[in-house]
Amino acid sequence: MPELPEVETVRIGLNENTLGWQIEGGEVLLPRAIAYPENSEAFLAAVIGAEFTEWQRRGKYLIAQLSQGDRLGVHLRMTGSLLWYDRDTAVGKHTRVRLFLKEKRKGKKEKKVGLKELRFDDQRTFGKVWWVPSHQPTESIITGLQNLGLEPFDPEFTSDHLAAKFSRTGRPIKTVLLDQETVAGIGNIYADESLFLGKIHPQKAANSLSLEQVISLRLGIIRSLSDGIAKGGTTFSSFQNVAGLKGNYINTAWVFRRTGQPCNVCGTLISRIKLGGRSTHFCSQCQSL
DNA sequence: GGTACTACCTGGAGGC
DNA sequence: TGCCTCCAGGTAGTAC
Repeated sequence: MPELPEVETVRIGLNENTLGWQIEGGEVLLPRAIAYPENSEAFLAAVIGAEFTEWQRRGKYLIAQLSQGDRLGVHLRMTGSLLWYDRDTAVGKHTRVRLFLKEKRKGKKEKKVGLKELRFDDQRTFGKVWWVPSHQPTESIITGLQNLGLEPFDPEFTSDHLAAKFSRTGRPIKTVLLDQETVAGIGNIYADESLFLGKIHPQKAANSLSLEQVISLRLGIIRSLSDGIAKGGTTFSSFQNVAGLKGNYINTAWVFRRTGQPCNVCGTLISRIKLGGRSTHFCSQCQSL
């Protein structure tokens, strides 16, 4: 379940590995993984010849800047991975898109010095890949970017900003945190962890939070996401970084998937409820309603 | 406009 | 062992 820390971990790995590599071919094994253009052939025709110059992240979206001014967008959704392989690595059962790369070195003559492959694997096939032509804004193609909220590490992501967002809705705070228009990048794992760190019950109405609670929640969001990044993300079933390594955050999670286990702070058994159709984990003692 | 619900999808777990 | 059902969850679309 890649959320902001997992996507950021992937972004770092992609910037370490793919820059300066040129796409010389590819293969789309699952056409519906390509969100734009509409068919796989057009997608491959568009990206072949391009070179990766930088990978950026916006919320849970990865966006590659390509040498010709185009962009390549990727959303891993639930089970997607971008993996950096040697070209001769056997194709996996869940491989959806392959991009064949050659390394270019600058000099009098560019010469081929390596053959690698950037592979998009996705077990549940919810992930998407976009190609964005240079003359179009990224948001016009990747429409999910249009209404994204602030990044949690943005200087403008203040308690006042959050309080203003929360004041507009009486929905449960957990549901509001999962809404990408509130904060970009939070998913089910870090919503539960942030609420625990902020000592706020997930069912509490967003517009009923005091300013003190908003301040506490903001710090909880930043802390949980920072810890997640520091530990290379969370792994339950499928997340792995570009090198195929799993994250370690779950080993230190406060509440997520710890139903029935004692709270690390007070010893109360961790509870689990359904909220907005999602599993929600919390400590009934530490988190006040 | 705000909110709640559903579909999408696959593999693992559990029950029989 | 094999079959069936349920569950997991990010996002877009739909209904109210």
